[in-house]
Amino acid sequence: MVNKVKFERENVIRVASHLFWKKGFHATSTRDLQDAINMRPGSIYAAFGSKEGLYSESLKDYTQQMQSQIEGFLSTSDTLLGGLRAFVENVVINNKDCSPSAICMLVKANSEFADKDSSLYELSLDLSAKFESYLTALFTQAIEHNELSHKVSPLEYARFFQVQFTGLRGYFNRPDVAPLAQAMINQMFNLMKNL
Amino acid sequence: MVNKVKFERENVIRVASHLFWKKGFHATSTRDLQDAINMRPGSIYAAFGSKEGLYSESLKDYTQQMQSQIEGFLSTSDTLLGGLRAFVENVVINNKDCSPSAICMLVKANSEFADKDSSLYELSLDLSAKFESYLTALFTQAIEHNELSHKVSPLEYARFFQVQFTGLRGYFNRPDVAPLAQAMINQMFNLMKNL
DNA sequence: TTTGATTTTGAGCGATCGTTCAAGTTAATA
DNA sequence: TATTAACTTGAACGATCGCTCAAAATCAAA
Repeated sequence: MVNKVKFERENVIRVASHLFWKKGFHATSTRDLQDAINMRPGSIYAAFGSKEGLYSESLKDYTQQMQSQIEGFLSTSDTLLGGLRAFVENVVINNKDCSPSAICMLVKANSEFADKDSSLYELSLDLSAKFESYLTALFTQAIEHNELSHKVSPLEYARFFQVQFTGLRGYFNRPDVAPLAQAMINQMFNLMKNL
Repeated sequence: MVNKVKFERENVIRVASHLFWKKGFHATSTRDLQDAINMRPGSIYAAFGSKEGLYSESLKDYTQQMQSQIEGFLSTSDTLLGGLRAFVENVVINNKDCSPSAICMLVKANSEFADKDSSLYELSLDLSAKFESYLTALFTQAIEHNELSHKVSPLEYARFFQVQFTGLRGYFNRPDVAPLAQAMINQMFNLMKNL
């Protein structure tokens, strides 16, 4: 049963990812991880090599999950912008309970690993760059479909999206401002259409 | 010499603040702090009570410093918006060398303390709210001086500023995109004027 | 110069950290 | 059923953590 092993590995990574996302790398102990994923140290180290190794797999899985989520919203939406908007609304507004943090795990990772030579810092840069490429491809399509102006490049849209999205998620990590979320998402997409 | 004691205390807090800002709370050990501020454990604990106590003082000092910086730019600028812009440019563009991180220490704090009952999490919320009030007061003046439209409330401008500023700082924590900073700051202020 | 209050020192405490590995368990093959 | 290779277990290692406190150093007042 090759698939069964893979499934359980992915499941373990997903649980670890949520814990790392919530608490951060340094505040998550290997004992925390043992309890969360129900594995003993020997098994964890046989499977992932180190705490860093497990975090690395977790961060990769996080970005993949995020892209899968976007794909899901795109497939049930008439327009690319509608799908993107549904994704943003889901992350910022609806996900309060099941999501460990409003803040993107990539942003957390990028801010947590101050040492620029750290391999986890470099991983966070690499995954961020790849996500920007993914967004750029999406906006290329959106422009081709005349959902957005030809006068702004796909990359500029991608950068704008990232800045707005990161800013909003940071702002709505504060619990008290939640009622404002929808209005500010509307503002974000209105601004993007009129860039 | 009452003042001398106070000066050294503030100096110590400033150094600690830079270390905490760079590495985060959990990744900064008390040994790191001892070396950085040149104090032995007994003195540190006599002065600040705990690692949390020193962090708390550091975070308060950080926000105060940020507001002082804004005041400085405002005092050498003809307009409020010009002062704010100079401040943003300084943080995002010029501060690469002397600043421990592009990302705001308040945002880092807010994202690092996942436990909502943590006193440091609550402190980060409290200081963020106070900074928003400070910005709101600034934008109230800017509207009165006809630098911005009366049709948008000062609080809305403050929120917009915070989201943009946080988003930009997160984006420019990546080293490779630095050349784009000025253009994106221009965009931010153009968008704000046309809200 | 002596006194006494205050501050500084750093060895070292118990707890917890990331990690290892010998021993035990499991499951497929012969 | 016996064999064997792969996986799991958890006690325990050395390092480091946040922090304490008795002893030494400091300095203003007497």
